[in-house]
Amino acid sequence: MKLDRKYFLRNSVVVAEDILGYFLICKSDEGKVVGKIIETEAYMGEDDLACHASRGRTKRTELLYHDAGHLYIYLNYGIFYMTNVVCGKINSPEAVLLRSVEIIEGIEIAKKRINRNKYVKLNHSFATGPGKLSIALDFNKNQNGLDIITSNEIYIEKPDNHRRPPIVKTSRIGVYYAKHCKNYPWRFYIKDNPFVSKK
DNA sequence: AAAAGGATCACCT
DNA sequence: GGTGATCCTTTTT
Repeated sequence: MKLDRKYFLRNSVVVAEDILGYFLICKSDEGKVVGKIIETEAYMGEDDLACHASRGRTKRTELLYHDAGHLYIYLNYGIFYMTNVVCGKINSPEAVLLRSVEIIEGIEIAKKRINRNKYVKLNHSFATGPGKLSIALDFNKNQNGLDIITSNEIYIEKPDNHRRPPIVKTSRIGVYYAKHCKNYPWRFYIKDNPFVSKK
C-alpha cells in the first residue's frame, strides 16, 4: 500500500527505522525500477549539527521546513546526489536520507545507469551508498521538491506481506565534523543484509 | 571574485 | 582501517 502524508509527519528518527524493508518505486521513460530500502539515516532539526538546517533557514534548506512527503535532493562533493524524504511537521526541519536499496525490479535499467556514470563502478552490490542509489534510481536535482504522496511516478509503498525486519542502530556516516551529534545512533539498517553500504 | 567545504567512492594495505 | 580524486554549491571577502 502506498504511504500517505501522515506517515511522514512523524519524527524522522521514527520514520527512518520504520521504513526499512519498504519499496521505493520509480517510473521513468526508461522503465520501472523498484528498490527495497535497506539502510537509512535520520537528520533532525536545527540542533542536529549534521543536518543542513543547523546553519539556519536558507534557500537550500527551505524545503526541509515545508510539508512532509517531499524529496530533498542535493549535490554533494560536487558529484553525487543525496536523496532524502522530508519528515515531521511544518517548520520542523527533518529528513530521512536513503542510503541503500536492494534492486528487486528493473535491475537492467539500474545497471545501465551505473555503467554510464563516470564516477562509480558496477559491482555485485551496486545500489549501496547514497550516491550510487541516486544514480541507480536516476534521482537528481530535477526531482528536488517532488511530492511522493501525490506522484504516480515516484513513491514508497509498504509491501503486502511486510514484517518488521531485524534492525541495527548505529552512528551516521561521514558526519565526523558534527561535534557532539556525530555519535547519535540515527543510522538504521537491516541486520545481516548484504546490501548495507558500510559495516 | 575567491575560498572552502563536503550526508561519497574506489582503491590500497 | 586509511587515502586521494572529484567539482558544484555555499559562504565569505
